[in-house]
Amino acid sequence: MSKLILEMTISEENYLKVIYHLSLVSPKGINTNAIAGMLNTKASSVTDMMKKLSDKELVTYQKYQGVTLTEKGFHSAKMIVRKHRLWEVFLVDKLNFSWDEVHEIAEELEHIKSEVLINKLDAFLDFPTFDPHGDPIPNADGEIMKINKLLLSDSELNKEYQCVGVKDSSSSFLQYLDKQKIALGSKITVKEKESFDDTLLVEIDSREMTLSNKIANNLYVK
Amino acid sequence: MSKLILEMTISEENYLKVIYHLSLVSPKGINTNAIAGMLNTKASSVTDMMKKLSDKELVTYQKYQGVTLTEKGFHSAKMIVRKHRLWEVFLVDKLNFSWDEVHEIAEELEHIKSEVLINKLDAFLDFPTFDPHGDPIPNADGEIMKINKLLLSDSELNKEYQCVGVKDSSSSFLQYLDKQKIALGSKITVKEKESFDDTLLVEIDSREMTLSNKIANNLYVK
DNA sequence: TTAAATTTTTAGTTTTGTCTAAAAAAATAT
DNA sequence: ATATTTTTTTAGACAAAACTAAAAATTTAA
Repeated sequence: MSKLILEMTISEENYLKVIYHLSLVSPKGINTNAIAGMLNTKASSVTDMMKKLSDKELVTYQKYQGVTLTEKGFHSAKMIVRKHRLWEVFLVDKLNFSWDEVHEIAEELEHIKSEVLINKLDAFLDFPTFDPHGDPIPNADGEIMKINKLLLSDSELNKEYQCVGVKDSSSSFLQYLDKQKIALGSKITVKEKESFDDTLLVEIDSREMTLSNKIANNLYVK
Repeated sequence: MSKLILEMTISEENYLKVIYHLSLVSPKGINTNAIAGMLNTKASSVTDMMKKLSDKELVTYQKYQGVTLTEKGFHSAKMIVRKHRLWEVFLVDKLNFSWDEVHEIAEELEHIKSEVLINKLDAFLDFPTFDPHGDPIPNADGEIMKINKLLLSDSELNKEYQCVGVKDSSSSFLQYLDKQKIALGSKITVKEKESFDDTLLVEIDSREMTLSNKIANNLYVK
């Protein structure tokens, strides 16, 4: 893997990151409309940018065939994600932000260029492997720790799980979890599942409560 | 003072900061060439930008007459300087960067927009009043602590001073000081001044050494 | 106090990243 | 299998921030 640091604009980095996230969900070519949707831009703008990223060998792009990351693009994208998630840890652990306030600020901080900076930040934070939302933080080599998480909605009845992440990390969902005192690390057991609407009766840290299907579909447990 | 947060581009912020620094040295109107020199750009580009900043009421600008900061522009500039210097403290005190490595990274970090972020960072750092180079950090209201510092070259013979800052903060100068074990807080007494070339014989923290006029002209003491 | 030199501004381009509208290709439906 | 719909790309424009070259204003010098 080339250690070359590429000069990328903020815009290029944002495209790369979105392609990375989309490619984790659908491993085939990513279409321009999907990218445009994530970036609040237009498909025509995406086409322009794909030509540029293709020239830089960060993606492979053929008209009408969608786009995939090259090895180089994949690595670069992981480094951006690494920065984003490390800054989120900093904001929550050191500056006492709550987990629903950090995303936007990290969106800016992730574009600060120094590699030394991010490695020193990593050390300062004691090399965390997960961010405040339970998402894994790539290490300096781009390696990502995997855990066998599943959605609460797919969990077995009467088996104790631990809450390890969120799928939806919108502040409204995160604030809902705060209000219900559900946090990463909470112990969760599904006692009953209502077959009509998939509402769950659960025990969370010894408190009984009901959770809607929408909640269960956005909470990861292991 | 309006609390309005202005949307400024990075470029606009950089111009504003340069005008601020220049206006501290020469209190009359700042000319376009001086600004261009500091930003490695051309006078014609400066003219264009002055029109933009003038429209936003951050500077008062009249063709051929130079430019001055408005109250609003002055406050905005101080907030950028505040961010720059707080990030420098963070980099040195928390991430163990040395004082000659932080300027460029802080040049990027100073453009991160969140006001909450900078105030939380300020608290995390225990509300420092000076940055690693001895420059004062404006507080959240823009107030700046003043100290009666003078250049070592203007100090009196046989009087003990304390090193409190640098005028030149280039990494070559800072590295020279590191090599000579001269740091902020060092005690300095000028024992003799060579009239031919203004070289100084000094005692620094109980060690005798000679310092050239160029060094003495860039070291602040009090 | 004119003339020469310097500084500053204007006019016209360029690059980056975006947009709209229209054309082309691919996917879907009858 | 062809027609319709959807997706994607092209073409042409625009705004921001820069540049170069030329014009205008100011300053300096004779």
